[in-house]
Amino acid sequence: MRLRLFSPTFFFLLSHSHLRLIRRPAASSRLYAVSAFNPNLSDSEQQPVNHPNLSKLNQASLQRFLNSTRDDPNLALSFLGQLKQHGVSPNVNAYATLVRILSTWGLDRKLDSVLVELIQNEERGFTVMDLIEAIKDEAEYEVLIRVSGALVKAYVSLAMFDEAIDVLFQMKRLNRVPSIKSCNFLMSRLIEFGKTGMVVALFRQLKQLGLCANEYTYAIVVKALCRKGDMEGALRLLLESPTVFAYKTFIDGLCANGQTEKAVVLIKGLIDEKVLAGDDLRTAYSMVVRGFCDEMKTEAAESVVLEMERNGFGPDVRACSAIIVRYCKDMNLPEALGFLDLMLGKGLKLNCVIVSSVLQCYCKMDMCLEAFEKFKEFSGMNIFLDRVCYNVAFDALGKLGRVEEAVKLLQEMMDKGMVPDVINYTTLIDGYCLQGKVTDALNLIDEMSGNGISPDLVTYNVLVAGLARNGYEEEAQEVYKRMKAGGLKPNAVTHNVIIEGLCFARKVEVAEDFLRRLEQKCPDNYASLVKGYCESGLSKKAYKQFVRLERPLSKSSVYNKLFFSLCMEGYLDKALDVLKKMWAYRVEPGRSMCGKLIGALCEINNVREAQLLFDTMVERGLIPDLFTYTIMIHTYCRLNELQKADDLFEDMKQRGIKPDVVTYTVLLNSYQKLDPETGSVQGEEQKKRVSEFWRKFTAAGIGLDVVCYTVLIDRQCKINKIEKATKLFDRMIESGLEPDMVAYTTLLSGYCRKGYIDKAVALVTELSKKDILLTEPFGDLVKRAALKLKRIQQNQE
DNA sequence: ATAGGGTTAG
Repeated sequence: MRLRLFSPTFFFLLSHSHLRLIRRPAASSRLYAVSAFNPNLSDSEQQPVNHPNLSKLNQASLQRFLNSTRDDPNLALSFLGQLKQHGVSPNVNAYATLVRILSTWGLDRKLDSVLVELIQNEERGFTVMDLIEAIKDEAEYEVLIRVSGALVKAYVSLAMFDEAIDVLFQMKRLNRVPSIKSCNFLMSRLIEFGKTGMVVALFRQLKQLGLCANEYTYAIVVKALCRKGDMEGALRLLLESPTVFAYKTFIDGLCANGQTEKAVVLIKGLIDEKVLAGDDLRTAYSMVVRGFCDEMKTEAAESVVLEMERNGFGPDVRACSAIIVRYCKDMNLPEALGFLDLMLGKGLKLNCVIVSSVLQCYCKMDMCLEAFEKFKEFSGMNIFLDRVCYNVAFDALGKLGRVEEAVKLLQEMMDKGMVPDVINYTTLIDGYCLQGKVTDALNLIDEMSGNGISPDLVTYNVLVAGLARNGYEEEAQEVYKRMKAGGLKPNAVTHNVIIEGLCFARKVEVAEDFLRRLEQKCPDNYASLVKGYCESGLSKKAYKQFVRLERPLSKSSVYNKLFFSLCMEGYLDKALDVLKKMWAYRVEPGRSMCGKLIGALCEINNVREAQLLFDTMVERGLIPDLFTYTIMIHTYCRLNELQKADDLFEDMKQRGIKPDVVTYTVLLNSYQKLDPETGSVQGEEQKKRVSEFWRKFTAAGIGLDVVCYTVLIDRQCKINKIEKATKLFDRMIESGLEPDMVAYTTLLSGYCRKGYIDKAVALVTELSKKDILLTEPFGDLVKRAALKLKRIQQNQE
């Protein structure tokens, strides 16, 4: 294709010779431009007084020139471009000519972009209908239909649906029938925008417009009905025009509406009737796979893949992607990778959707380093990685505190010809904010705007959160104002991140003030304040705010935050109150919360309150877990209420909760304690219990750990069986366990107490040889033991 | 013109 540019000389001639077009500085040119070329506008005061016929003359010559480009549409186009560069705006007839030329030449995409630009230019000085009228008079039927179709498309691409529909009805007014193609296009986009009702309404009016629905139209309307959830209506329409296309749309609709099982039945029937086969069948199958994945029925999805295999289909990318994406969303990385591996073995080709999902799964599981490593691995594998994959890598690097590398990666991405989008920039801005580099974040905002991408609501939320969190309160307020001024309406998230961010930066009063002044407050904002208080160590204040609300918190995660903050700061009564309020509000607190509080109560030996909560849990159907049982048992043991400990132990076994090494250690330790009064072994009954525990313990096949060995060694030392103690210690080392400080101390003090000086010395020597492994406290221990030894030896002398 | 993935609100 040839693109001829007009030299500045051309325009110079145009403006200063007989045509007398006026060149103006671009800044002040707009109004002038219209009036100079549009004879319909009577704004004579803007025209030079001594050239009354200028506009007419100009228009005519322009027209003449455009007409002469009839055989060269590119020439016509670049003429238009040059005109605009010189601040000249052509009138309706000029546009009509241009549009006619492009349309007769079939340059649809060029036509589209000219029309889009025209629609967006609010100072064009004529209406779009004027254009149609101007074309109607001269162009043949075909061209008008084509132009109207292009107009519909242009409006649709600008999401101006009412105007697009208006074009269709204007055609009816002109007794022309618009193309069904453009109508289908309009309908498809309407669906994308969720305007399914408009699709159905338009479909009913097709006949009025003189249009005849084709098979695509039916499929599209079936889709619209499915989206609306009107499966019966969709089915009725489908049966009016049962094409393979429409069937596939309907099948997809069933899958999207949680009726995948029905889709499976339908497919079976269609196979029998030989309607579905080959690639169509493959498509239908993968839709079903996706449906099952959405319904969280991964096994069913996998079995469909197997059925596809039986029918001779190799591993389908879409189907396999859907399954892997499902596993990744569930953060089930092993299954995701396992399935991926299996399918790769069967010939599946990796694609960027699978890659990005797997990478994101790593990120979500807090394995950002692995995510980035994997990204690099995939980069070297000759698979196309798109900007979504890159984005996950940006995110991972940002969370690792390595934004600079992410920015370099952005350059690499652009070098490969990809254009970054809002999300890419937003991710990087977030990365900068996470590192507190707000200046860089702000610079990036400028850079993206310079590249023609305007920050969206999420971008602003990220930025404003970063500013607030890092203590830049004024800048945060400034950006907040700027986004409002720019026509972006802040949402609840915006307010929440500001409130939480300011609290995080310990600017609690500023946050309170911000919330107070907020015009549109929502319950969410108060939940954020509660969270913010917790964040800055003000759990009592958070609690007060929560009580003052007198209603459930809108964000359930805040309960956790509030509750655990209260526990951490020791306000157990308030924590308990939060639990009770949760029950009152019918928000299930869950096992971990109750367990946490029981643990905290036990720690301060308030076993009575702990038991009450324990009972409440059970009453409400929450079975305490192994941890909670063990903590309770331990506490009862410590308080010497062995019977209660024993009861709990039986109770947990009855519930099918298997005691572990910790539980047994706790029990053994307390049952084998010596009588504090006499210093001798306690009664026969207890001895029996000890051996009983020991028998069950070993029978359960639970491996002993260092703590458990230590307890046993301690016991042997106390009842004077030093050989047995030594043997236990050796056995512990043989079984591959590394004795810790407590284990050494226990044995050592046993030796010392009972006067086995030689053994003690040997042990200390052994210990000192291990000096590499000795940490500070360990060293102290050796020193203390040596001192103790010395004292004992001195005493003996 | 029939189907997937990514950013904030830890």
